[in-house]
Amino acid sequence: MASGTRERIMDVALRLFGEQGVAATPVTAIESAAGLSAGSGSFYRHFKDKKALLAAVVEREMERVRKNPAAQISRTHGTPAEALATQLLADLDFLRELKPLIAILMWERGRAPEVGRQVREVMVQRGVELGVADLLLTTPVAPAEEDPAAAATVMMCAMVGYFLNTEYFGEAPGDVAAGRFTSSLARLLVR
Amino acid sequence: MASGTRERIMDVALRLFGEQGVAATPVTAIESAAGLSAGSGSFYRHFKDKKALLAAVVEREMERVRKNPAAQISRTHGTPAEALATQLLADLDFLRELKPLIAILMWERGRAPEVGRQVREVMVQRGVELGVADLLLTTPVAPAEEDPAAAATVMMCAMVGYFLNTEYFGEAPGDVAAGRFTSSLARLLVR
DNA sequence: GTCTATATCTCGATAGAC
DNA sequence: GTCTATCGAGATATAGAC
Repeated sequence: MASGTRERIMDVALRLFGEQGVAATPVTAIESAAGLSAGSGSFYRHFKDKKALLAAVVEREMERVRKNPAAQISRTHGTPAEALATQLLADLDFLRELKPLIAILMWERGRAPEVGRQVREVMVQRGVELGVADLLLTTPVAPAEEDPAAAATVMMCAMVGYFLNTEYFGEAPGDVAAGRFTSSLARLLVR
Repeated sequence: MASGTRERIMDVALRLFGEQGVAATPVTAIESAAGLSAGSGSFYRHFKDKKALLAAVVEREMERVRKNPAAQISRTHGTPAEALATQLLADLDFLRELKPLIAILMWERGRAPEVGRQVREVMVQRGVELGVADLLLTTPVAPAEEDPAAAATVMMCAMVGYFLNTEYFGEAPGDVAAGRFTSSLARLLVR
């Protein structure tokens, strides 16, 4: 159990940073939540300071997401619209995996620009940014849209907008569930 | 010039709160930016405390947006898709007007729930949330989409996603400009 | 590795002179 | 209305015993 403490600190820090931001999370609260005595400097036996903890947490989370095997391009069943809808649903799950990182990014935007860069990096790696756009652009059914690149942007923005709305600003707009949302979006895009 | 100071304080507070958040903006920084001596309590001759300043800033901004005459439903020129695109472009401008408020909302989400309520209130008043959805649902051209409510959600999410991407997370995804974005979105929706 | 204790700093807020 | 000066709370980080 010796250095399981370091992992526990990172676990609670990820949660607290995402919930209330780095600046608003005192080291004492992290110690407390990790089962250490609040106010004891025990935290500092594991991390140089709070900045180092943030960097370690972001790095560990990026690594976890990178290695996660899910979200390969799914076998396309049914109509092209259905296949795209399935893929989009999987991408929403991927965004949910990124939620703690994205939350930290939203808090630290401006104060820690490198966090933003890292989040973009992992998103690109996992293909949400361009892979899905490619899927749309190379789908067997011609989109019948005169500006496919703009349509791809619409798709990405709709996905990000839906994700942020549901995860950060309360319920889904119009109470539209995820499956219904992705189906509708897919139909609009490939028809 | 006597109490122009109060206005100057609110001006700089709106900017600083939006840029770095309320908690991360010391009263001393506000005093400094407002031309007062940092560390002097001069701020407190104008506001009871920082919380009162936040409330006053949000209230003044809401009032300003409410009274702004723009963004009436525009006369519909051209095809229904073009009319909708025009309306969406105007709505993007409206979101830009709200930018400082939305920035504060993103920072204070969780710590100041009433800010979220107020932002939603002014958005509903100005019809972005439901008015535009109505525009879509009642547009002369039947959307040919089997689930119009879901399509309206897609529209709203795409708008919010585009706005947040461009204003908060750097450049527009795919370098698609606003007019091109709203045109593509409108074509997808009403065709 | 964790604890108690503490030095140091920053920030919010007040007192009182001008 | 603005200033200098300061108090007190809460946070970062360190020292040293166990």
